Amino acid sequence: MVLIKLAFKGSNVRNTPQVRSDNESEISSDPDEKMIVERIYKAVMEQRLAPNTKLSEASLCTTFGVGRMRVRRALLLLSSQGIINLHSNRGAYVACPDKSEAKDVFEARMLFEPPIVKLLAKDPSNEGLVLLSEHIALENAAREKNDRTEVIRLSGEFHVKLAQATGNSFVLRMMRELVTRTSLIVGIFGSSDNASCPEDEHAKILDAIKTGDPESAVQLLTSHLAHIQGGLDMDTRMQPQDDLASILAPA
Amino acid sequence: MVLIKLAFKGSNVRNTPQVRSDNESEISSDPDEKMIVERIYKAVMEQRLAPNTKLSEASLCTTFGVGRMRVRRALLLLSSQGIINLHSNRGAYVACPDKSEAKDVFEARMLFEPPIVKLLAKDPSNEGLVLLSEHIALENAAREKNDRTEVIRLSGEFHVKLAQATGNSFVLRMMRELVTRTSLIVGIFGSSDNASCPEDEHAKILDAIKTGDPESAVQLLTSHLAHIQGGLDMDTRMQPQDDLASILAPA
DNA sequence: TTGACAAAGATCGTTAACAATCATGAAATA
DNA sequence: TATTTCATGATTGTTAACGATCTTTGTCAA
Repeated sequence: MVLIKLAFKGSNVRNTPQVRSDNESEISSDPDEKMIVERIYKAVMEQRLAPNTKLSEASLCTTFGVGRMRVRRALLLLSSQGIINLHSNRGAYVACPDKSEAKDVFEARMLFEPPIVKLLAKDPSNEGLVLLSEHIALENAAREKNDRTEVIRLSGEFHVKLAQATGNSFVLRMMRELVTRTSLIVGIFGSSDNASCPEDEHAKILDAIKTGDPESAVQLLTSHLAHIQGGLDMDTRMQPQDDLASILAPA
Repeated sequence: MVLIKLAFKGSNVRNTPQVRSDNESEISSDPDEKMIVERIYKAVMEQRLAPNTKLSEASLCTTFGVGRMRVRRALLLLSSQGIINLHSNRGAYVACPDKSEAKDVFEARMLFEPPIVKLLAKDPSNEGLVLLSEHIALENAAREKNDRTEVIRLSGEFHVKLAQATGNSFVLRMMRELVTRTSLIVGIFGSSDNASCPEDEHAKILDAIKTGDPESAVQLLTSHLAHIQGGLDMDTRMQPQDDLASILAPA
């Protein structure tokens, strides 16, 4: 499979001439690199990769079937997003936020998310809101199927899509970072699945937005965040799982 | 010079044992890389490096006296922060935000900065506020000396220190990104020095915070941001300067 | 003169080998 | 037996050479 890819890339046909599309405001234009980053990012988001898990270059090379350089660049990108930590001459480890960082993340979300929902509630005709309704349907479906990782992922993604509905790329980018870090923190300090089952809080928030009630929306959001934060057990930390990366198999 | 450095690094004395200090929540633990990123970052912030300026690997290698690998990693980090854009097989260019991005940045700042100053105004005893007073003194000094680049840098850094005063690392990180992008935008669309001379608006904002008047502080801040945005000329763009990088000389 | 085409040069992407560092475990000593 | 020391193996950091792609320049023909 990999060989096919490389053959395509090395062939003389210019099927994908990588035309200079400056609109691509993406981090990396390389599909391989992006894929590696996405896979690890997703595994962290879904709490399948526990904090402090070591990501050795060799294992990543074999699992992804790419050279060391790609893996190295992907790790650097992940570290710049705070998803992993690079230790000199010691390797890459999944980030493990401490209590102080956890406090900062929730404080930042308490500060930044209210303006977002307030803005959305002031324009309930926003077309991005239909995506949120669909999203909540997905959440319910995953919850009924007891698909734990999917519930966790969708639960965080709701807030990302909330930011996405503003149509502002920077708002989206920042909410992504905050949600990712929140996911890590819930993975570390989360007592059982308490924090990952917000019942129908998301639906309530969306309803308040759609009915054009900013105050209620903000109120529901803040209590939702407080609920998540309150569900954390700040004293017992999860162990760093040490298995190899068969976790990163499918898309 | 380079050889001396390498000799130090390769020597057997463990003068800097690079002890695993996990508190270092920094992007890169490598001093060289950090230095390169900082130098380019600063040059962009001070608008000495114009948008669309090409940053070839070779020139950066010679100016910084490091190998190609370090330069490559630094460029990747800068691109992940949106400061430069990497084009496949074509090199690295200083980012050049368009009108749409400019709109998004100011919209995001209008959304996120008010909660910050509101928070600060609710606790005027905050010790971080003394740094802001000192900062305004620096701004005035630089303005009297007609030190253009310094004025630009300090003008942006005021908002960063505003975020820093919250003591929240994520708030700081996000404001850094927004201010950096703002600096780029002002460099592109800024008509003359209109946007970089906020008179004493910063001082007024700080006063409102210190007197514990959140409403006034927010009001002053929003009008300040609107003032900057209004000073932009969205139709005439700066040319990409094409000189080599003697711009990156001193610290 | 202008346009297209081709070759040369420059720049970036990739790979593989080497060097340096860290982790592991055995052996020796107290 | 516990502890230290040292040697071995594994992993990361670095370099240099090679290959691919793009840009530029020069030539030829219309």
